[in-house]
Amino acid sequence: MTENQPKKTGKSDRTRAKILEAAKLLFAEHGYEGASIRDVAAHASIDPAMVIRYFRSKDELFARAAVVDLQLPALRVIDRNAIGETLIRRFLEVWEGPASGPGMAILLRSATSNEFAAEKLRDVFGNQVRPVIAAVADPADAGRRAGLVSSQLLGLAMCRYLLRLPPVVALSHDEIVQNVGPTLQRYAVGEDAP
Amino acid sequence: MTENQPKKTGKSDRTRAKILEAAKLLFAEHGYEGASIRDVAAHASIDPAMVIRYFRSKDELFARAAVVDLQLPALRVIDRNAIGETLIRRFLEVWEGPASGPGMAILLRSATSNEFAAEKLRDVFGNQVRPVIAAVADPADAGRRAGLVSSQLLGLAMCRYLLRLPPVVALSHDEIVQNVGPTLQRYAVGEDAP
DNA sequence: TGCATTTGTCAACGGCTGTTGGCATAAGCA
DNA sequence: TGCTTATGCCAACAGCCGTTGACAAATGCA
Repeated sequence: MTENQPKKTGKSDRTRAKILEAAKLLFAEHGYEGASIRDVAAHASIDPAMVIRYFRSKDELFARAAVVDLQLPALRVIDRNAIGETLIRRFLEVWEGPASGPGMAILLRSATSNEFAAEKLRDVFGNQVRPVIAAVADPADAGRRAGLVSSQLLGLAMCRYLLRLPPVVALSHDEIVQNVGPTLQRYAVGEDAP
Repeated sequence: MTENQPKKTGKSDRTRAKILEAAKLLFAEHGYEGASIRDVAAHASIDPAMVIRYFRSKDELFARAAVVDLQLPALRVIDRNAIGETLIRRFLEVWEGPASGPGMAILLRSATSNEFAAEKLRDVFGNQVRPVIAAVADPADAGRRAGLVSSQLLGLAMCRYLLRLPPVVALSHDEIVQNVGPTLQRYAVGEDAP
């Protein structure tokens, strides 16, 4: 028997999920270093040792919690003039909608002081954002354009959800769409800079 | 004698400065939690206890290191069409020029997981960014506009200097000015959204 | 020269961290 | 019913953390 992990009966699956849910919550709120295994265990009403038994280490727990699937729409099939609006609406869905988990918050919260989180966030950019832009813009420019789009979106997320800058928190969805949408439109498919 | 701190002879001033310089470097690189007092002491070639003697605690050391003075120009006196360009050029100066210290990097690196740093960053917004915008836009809108400007600038800083997203690192100053300048121009003084 | 103050080193405290191994239950199967 | 396995708690380890106090060397002033 090479497996050290618990078998997958109904019980163990439930506690495993309970631990993961608590971990996502605390990682999203306090970041990697700020959320201790003991905190996670307390929130899951369980012993700290169990956290290690179910996930082999804190790093592995973090890796399981910080899963991001942006599910960006295929921009090629939508109205070319609505690309910016589509992106910003999807952004709001990812950060405020119930379907997407707190994966992005977890990554962004920790990426400034944890190299693994930073690398994973760069992966999200390279594997999920950039390809979508490359499908509607000159592939040679896709990196630059996707980088600009990301800078605006990550900055908005920083100000609104992590830093909680009051005027940015106060923005309505419509205001965000009307102000940031055109920016993303220009970054994604606007006229080239010389 | 109510003072517990060392007197200000030439010697003590030099070590005090040495400690502060090491602290700025490490806080900017690794954030508040990631930079320990022992690390700072080692970088300053000094005993950890001295760090506490010169600055009374790690919190106070951080407060002294995370000092930010953006020195934003008075936008009222410049060409109204060049506001966006002026802002983004000043941004590059603050982050890459030799004059401004690493204060912004220190704050941004720690603001995601340290409430004191977050509060101080919000203060920079309220006391330095917002008033400058309020001088050239409808004061009732200044908060919203300054918030949008900050979202783009903090996001750019995140991607370029902290996360080091390759395509954003590769951008030349001219490319940044030409792409981000118009965004800031519109956020700062562009036509109102309905 | 003698003394008081400053500058610095060393060792240690208490607390928190991730992680481990041992031991008690509880559950499932023969 | 008995036995194996899974699930869980407890105590402890080693390591790092910020911080403290005692003591040594250096410095400056009389």
